Amino acid sequence: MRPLFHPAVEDIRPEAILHALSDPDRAAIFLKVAGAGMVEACSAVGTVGDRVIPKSSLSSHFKVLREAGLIHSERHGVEMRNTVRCDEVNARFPGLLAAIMDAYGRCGR
Amino acid sequence: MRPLFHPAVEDIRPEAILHALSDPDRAAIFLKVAGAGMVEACSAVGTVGDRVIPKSSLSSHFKVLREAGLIHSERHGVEMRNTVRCDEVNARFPGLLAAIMDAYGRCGR
DNA sequence: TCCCATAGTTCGGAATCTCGGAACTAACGA
DNA sequence: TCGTTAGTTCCGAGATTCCGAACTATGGGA
Repeated sequence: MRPLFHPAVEDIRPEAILHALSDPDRAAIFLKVAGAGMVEACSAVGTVGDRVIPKSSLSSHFKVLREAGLIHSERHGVEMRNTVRCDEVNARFPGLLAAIMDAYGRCGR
Repeated sequence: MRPLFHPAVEDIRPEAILHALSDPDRAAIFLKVAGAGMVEACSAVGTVGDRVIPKSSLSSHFKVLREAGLIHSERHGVEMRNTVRCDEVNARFPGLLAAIMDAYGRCGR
């Protein structure tokens, strides 16, 4: 289990953020983590809508979000604590996250 | 050559926009069309940075942008006139396009 | 009218990405 | 030490992407 990679703020790329959030499941996961302030990955997220997300898929979704610079993951005992990096992302790309989440918010959900 | 498909404003989906613009080449193309107000596809775009984009790739990039609802394409004689649909997209997802293009702008480009 | 040139689309195959089940690893508790 | 829980890695099947080659549509001569 190799150590988790987190990009530095200045290495966060717009295309990585857009790609990460262009998947509605990942956007929903990101929203859950943001809403909870801090969430344990698999156990707490587990489903999106009424669909169960297999944990291998969940794991890779978290990886994409992490490597895009959107969340920070830290192992705490047996579980993973995930926190959003909104402040850092907002500092680098002001208004981007808000606009994206607002767009998803307007569109059904 | 089947007729070009353009989604109605209310059918434009955030994930499609994010996916379309998560490719830096496509974002650059969109920016060129937006900057020119109206641009002929292949002949006018042709390259991104110093790389030449093959016309089959260009064609599919335009298709992705079009089907995401970001541009409108209309055949005019032998060439294609492309216009951005910023007003419509802005009406549906206020601030989204501006935030995305601003993010790319801050990041080298 | 026929042919050519130009602008774009479609086709097809190789390379890359994605999904998810199965097996594996890490950390804790009894 | 063994079992349980949480998450990662591996890998095969299917979906996407890329780009050259072939094709189609339109307009302009001769």
